[in-house]
Amino acid sequence: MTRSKGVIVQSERLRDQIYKLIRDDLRTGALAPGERLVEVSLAKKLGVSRTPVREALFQLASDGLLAESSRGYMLPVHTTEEIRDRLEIRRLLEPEILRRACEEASSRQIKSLLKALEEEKKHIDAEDASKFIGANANFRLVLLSLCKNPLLTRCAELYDDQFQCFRIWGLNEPRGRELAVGSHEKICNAIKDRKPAAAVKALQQLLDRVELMLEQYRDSVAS
Amino acid sequence: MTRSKGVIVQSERLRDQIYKLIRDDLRTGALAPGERLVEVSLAKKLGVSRTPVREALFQLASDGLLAESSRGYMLPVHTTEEIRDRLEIRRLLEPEILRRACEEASSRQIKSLLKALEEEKKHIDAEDASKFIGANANFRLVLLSLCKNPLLTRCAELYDDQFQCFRIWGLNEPRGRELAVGSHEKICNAIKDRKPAAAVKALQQLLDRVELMLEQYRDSVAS
DNA sequence: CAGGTGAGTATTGTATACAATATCAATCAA
DNA sequence: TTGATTGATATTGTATACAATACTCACCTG
Repeated sequence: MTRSKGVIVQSERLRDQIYKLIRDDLRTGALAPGERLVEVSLAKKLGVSRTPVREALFQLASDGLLAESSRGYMLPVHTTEEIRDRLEIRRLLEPEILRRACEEASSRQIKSLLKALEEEKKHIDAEDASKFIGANANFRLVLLSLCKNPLLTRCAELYDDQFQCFRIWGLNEPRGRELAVGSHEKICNAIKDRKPAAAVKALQQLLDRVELMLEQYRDSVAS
Repeated sequence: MTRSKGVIVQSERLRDQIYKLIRDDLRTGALAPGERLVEVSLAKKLGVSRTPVREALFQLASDGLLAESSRGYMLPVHTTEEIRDRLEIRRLLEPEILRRACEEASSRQIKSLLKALEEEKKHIDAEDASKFIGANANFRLVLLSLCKNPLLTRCAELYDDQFQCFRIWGLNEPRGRELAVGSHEKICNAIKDRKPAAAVKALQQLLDRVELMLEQYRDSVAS
């Protein structure tokens, strides 16, 4: 049992490591929408057997992060309707997280949120889009973890990640990045000042703008 | 490959069938909180190999419906805090489903909702608690499916089912059943009359009452 | 040239074998 | 009697083998 890289160790269950690995790749845009994920290829690349790979893929699919094709899994390419459904769930969950964040976030957590925002700003003009996308993913991760209901955090992360195929499309354009960073800035400030109403308002404006972009997305996918 | 009963067929993927089978058992209370689920035993009982059983259990666990112990899976026995977390998520999702149900539900769907309610009423005094619990599970399933966002339905079902260990405790007492049926009746009527505000109010009252019962639950678990 | 047909191939679904490890019980010493 | 130690056992984690199936593409026929 030879392992190619140091990424895979034996101490943790292989399937969990592989799950995290792939999910991270999804978040940072290392995998492109529409791409196929094949058990054997992945197993070979990671130097493990099919079994743990299979289980990791299976979990990702049941999390809604991979689409099941007639033959294996692929990165989903959602329709506008599917994205709208996800957006609706985000509208239910994320405002509550922000409200609670304003109450519950420690100053240490807020500091790391601001740091994540800075990191995002730093890469806003990077010619390598994946840099920004990675920083953006990290910011959202920190943001959603600010409430003390771990279940709510996990749930919101899920639907946030299910957004990825649309997000990658949106963040490729400078306009999309500016929208993201601008909104994140407002949200950060509101949380820093412990102003739940302001935070929620900024979030809702962001989601409204995102929803408007769906029309353009529809056209671009149709082509 | 001999199969014991006619429950398992070959046309559908075994793991999916097993998943549904166990999830149904969870919903109807056929499995008791704290009970262990062992791969080999299940596999033997169903007449299949460990692999599909394993994958089904794995998915149930990642859905939060089974707890992972140091050695396999078991039915979760949640603490009051964990239940409160789940309740909070239900408070975010389910009101929206009811609102949308008032707009979107077809008269056919409403009819089947009323039928599910009647079924629940019928078993309210059954000495066999599982009859009522089954009818109750069915009612909730129908109710949550009344909105046209399938993702939202699925998500709500999940957190609703994660409630099971507390629900079974609550529905054993006549008081709990009366609360459930009474609330369901109000909700049904509101939906029938297309009155979203009334439906949401009835639901919130139910959830408030449930939250109050948590204290008693804590004591009963502690003993 | 269009369209169907079939063999070959790629890929998943299930079964089983083997390895690793946590749990349990019995034994022994203090 | 109690606590630690250790061996047996139960159970999962991973690897691999085999079966089933859907896809590809070349070939043949009209």
